[in-house]
Amino acid sequence: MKAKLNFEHFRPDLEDYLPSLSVDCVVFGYKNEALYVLLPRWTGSQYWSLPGGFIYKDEDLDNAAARILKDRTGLDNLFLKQLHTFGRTQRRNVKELSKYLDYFDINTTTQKWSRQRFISVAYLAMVNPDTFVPISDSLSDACEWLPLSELPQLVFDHNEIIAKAKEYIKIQIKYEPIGISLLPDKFTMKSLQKLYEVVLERKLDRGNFQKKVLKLGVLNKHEKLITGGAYRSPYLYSFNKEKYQEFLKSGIGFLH
Amino acid sequence: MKAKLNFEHFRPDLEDYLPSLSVDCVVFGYKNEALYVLLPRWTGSQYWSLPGGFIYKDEDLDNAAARILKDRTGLDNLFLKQLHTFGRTQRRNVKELSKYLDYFDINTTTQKWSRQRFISVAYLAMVNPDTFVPISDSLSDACEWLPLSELPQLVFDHNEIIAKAKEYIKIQIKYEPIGISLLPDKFTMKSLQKLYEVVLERKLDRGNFQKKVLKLGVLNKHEKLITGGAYRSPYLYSFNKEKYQEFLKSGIGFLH
DNA sequence: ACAAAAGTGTTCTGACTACACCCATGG
DNA sequence: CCATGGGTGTAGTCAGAACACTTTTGT
Repeated sequence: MKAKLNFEHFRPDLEDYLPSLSVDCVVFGYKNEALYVLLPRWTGSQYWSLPGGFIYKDEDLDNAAARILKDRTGLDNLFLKQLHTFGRTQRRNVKELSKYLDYFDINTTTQKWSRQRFISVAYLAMVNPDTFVPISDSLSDACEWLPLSELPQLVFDHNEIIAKAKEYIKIQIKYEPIGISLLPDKFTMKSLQKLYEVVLERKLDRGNFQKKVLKLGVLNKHEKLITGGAYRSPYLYSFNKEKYQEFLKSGIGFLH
Repeated sequence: MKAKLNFEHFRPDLEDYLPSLSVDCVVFGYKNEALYVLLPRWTGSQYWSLPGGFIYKDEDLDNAAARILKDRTGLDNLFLKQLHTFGRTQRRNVKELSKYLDYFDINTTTQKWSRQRFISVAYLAMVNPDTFVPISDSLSDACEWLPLSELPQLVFDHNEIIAKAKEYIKIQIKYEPIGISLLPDKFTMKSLQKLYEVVLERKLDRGNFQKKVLKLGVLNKHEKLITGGAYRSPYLYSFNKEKYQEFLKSGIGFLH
């Protein structure tokens, strides 16, 4: 007797979905001075994948991405940015898919659906991992933050998708203080700098970074943090949402 | 008796295509000191649209874009860049589509196919309009360069797609001398500057522009152009492909 | 000679870099 | 009072902006 996998739990009817089309979400988190990616693991396997899903026939693409992310990880209300659409014919490795599907008691309709060729629209989101607990759905028996720098081999072309996302934020961080989503509400200047160093993959000058960021005028200064360390305690900062929006609209970059 | 429209000419069998998915191409051209967009007009109508088409089930997405562009406009060997995927449920105006389809003698299969909801992957290309003659296919009775600044209302969300493309090159031109595809092989510094002014929608200082571009070291200097004008004749320049590639790889921008 | 446009030079400003210096805190 | 790290100042450098000056060429 094969294992049971409840494909239908979040798929009331495969007929309700657009065929050949899927959505995959890259969610970056920042903790322990490193970037992490939120990844579900296929139930009963060692296959990690991006949280993905399908688009309802009467559903806007952007909404589908938000719904899928919520269904599969519990994450809600994130700012999702469309990244790229991946459409190589061979982007899905059918062998590993077969190996996986054969392991379960899945009806032929679902089998056929799963073996389709899919073109996948990738979305990107960023979140502070401390603000929520990842929830795995019926398709995954785990949903975890894996470190970007030492990812395992993921299914299909998902490593490629993540590489694209990494490249994207490396450029984007120069135009918007990405920390607004990745860091806690209040943070020290050092932690913001460290985030930039991790994303840009290079060291930044401490003094210059501080001055440059403060001159943008998008930060609020708060009380000092008591660290208990044998040194001057740092101030805490938070993003001023209004000023931040103005800055974004201006289109001016920083850190060229 | 309804008019005949040969939908099947470039669609050997609708079954060979992925359903619900389409590709639309934005092709920019530069002439008369302005940007133009290459647009076919639906046969027997006043509906202008982007050159678009469908994806074969066994065809890579990027290849589909290139094939579609060639089939529909005759343009070949262009560098196509994926831009964005448009997926609003209401992005296609069904009313105008019906009005159009009813005009022709189209079988019900094709009718049904055409009325599907489509998610469209948009691609972008740039070309010098003097280097080729647009060819209209069986679906269009014209294929013309229309000026970007005074486009008519196009079908579906095609104006929106073009707006996105315009925005994209406005940013991109700061990182790569886009002129390499839009201008003739040999061009004057003034014409290159004009191109930049048109794309960026602002005036640039003549002296500074010249110095900055030359300092990049991606141009070859040629003989002088004899204009017959009552003034000093300008030099002609061309892009040095090798140096240009190096510059692109460096990731350094210019004109911030 | 003059007009028009190409080509080049000069100055000023402002941003970024590198590094130094002082301040606060706890051991 | 010293080690540690936060916060700020300063000098040098470089790139861009504004604009002036010179050169070429046909009328």
